[in-house]
Amino acid sequence: MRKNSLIPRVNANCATCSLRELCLPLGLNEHEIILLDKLVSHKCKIQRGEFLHRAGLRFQSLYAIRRGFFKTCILEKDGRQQVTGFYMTGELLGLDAISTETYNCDTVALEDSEVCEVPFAKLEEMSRNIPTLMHHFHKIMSREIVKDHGVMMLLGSMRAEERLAAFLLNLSRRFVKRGYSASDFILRMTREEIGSYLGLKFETVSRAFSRLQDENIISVNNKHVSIHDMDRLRSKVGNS
Amino acid sequence: MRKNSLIPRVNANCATCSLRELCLPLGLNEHEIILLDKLVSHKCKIQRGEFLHRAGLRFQSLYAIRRGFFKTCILEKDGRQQVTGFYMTGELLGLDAISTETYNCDTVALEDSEVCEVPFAKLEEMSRNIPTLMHHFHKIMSREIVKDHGVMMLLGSMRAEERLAAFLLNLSRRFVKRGYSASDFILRMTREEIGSYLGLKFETVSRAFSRLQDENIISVNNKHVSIHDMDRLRSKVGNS
DNA sequence: TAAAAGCCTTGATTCAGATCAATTCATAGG
DNA sequence: CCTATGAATTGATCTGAATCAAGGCTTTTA
Repeated sequence: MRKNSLIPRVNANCATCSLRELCLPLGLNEHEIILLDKLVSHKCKIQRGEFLHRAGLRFQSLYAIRRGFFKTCILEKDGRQQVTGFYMTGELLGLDAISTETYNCDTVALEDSEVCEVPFAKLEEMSRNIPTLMHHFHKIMSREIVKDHGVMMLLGSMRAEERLAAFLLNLSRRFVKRGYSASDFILRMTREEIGSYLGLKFETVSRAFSRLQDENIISVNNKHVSIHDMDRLRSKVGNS
Repeated sequence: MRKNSLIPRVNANCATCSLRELCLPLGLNEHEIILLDKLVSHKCKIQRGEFLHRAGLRFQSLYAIRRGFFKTCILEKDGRQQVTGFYMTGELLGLDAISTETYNCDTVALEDSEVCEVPFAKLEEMSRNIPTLMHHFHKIMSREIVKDHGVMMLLGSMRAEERLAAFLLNLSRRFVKRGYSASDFILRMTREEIGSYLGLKFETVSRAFSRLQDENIISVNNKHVSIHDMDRLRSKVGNS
């Protein structure tokens, strides 16, 4: 977290958090959750457009998203920017920073958000005594790797429309897990950010949206997306 | 590891292994290394072209590469294949399998190789008592994530020649770490496998090689690559 | 040692997506 | 509330990489 302590903090509380089955505490018993609660002592609010942290800052903590939506991106020296991920509630930010002890990417809130700070050294210390916690943490890291391999597949071998279809299906699945509609949601990111993530220019993203709409598979109204035909959307992926 | 036990096994020995500073034991003291040795009790040889494991097999162990070279790839249902990584000595295979408890990718030896089996449950157990080991393992996983983000950047925003240049520089760096020449090496993979990894067709890879050669930056003779002008090769990356 | 199979290179052509450009639409700020 | 700024759409054109095709080289194996 930035030194700038204008960012408000309040107590976190895993035991009563509705996200606990999506988040770090998965599988812990009552007693263990109380221990974890001591570790995750601070929540902090990040306004839309603000940085949780910038690349280069020294790594201390992971952040679990309690509310809101983030993007992470890396910046090449020549100015090119690549969005490396979009993160929603219950997901962990900062896993890439463990290796270098420095955050490797800029992390920006795409809507008003709130994160729980997880001091990493303490997490490691605690996980020595809570094998379930350790194991689940390993699964979370491994899942990140699997996710990235999926994106590599997408970037390496899919065409524009396929990429967008895969992207929408991925968002949909994650919304469902959180109790939201599978077929009706608001995009938090711009066409340009989607394009960066999918390896496309924003005009191409826009055209791909329009084409899916013309085929009556989805409808798009600016940031509002409705999926009308989930099966045909699915068949767009991996059929080319 | 496959049940098929024709694959020969011999005792491993981290304490005397020349790769130990690249591999899992990094930072451990003499006593701790001896403990780790008990855990990593089996080595096993894999001939060129053979699978270490296939996607779908139940996950039990990570594998540290003692000798040789591997590729990992995932297969889409429509038959498309994507190479997700190339791995050399001292690197860990199987990190992606922790999340699903099933190997997610096919892992194939690209030359005669030897791996050390690391039973994962035992590694977790042991790392409870050896904080250095736990921390280093976390760094290794995190490094994998950072590496994947780099590949996403490459796939998302670089052009063919840039991608190949970045790829060669990456190989070069890894060879140096292992005591080999930075500028002179043998590729273990085909043009098609390079292409799959870089999101290009093999003809494009071949042309990119030829162009770098025409510019006297490298010379290529089939699988043998010599880098003549490291600076110009570097300037190919991130200058477009 | 020859034949076969796979791998690599290079040329010609095509095409998906990038780029350039013009408008419209939405949101934020004065 | 209106204006300004950024976001999105859509069209026209261009281009880098894919595709199609042919031939040479290497490695394997019979």
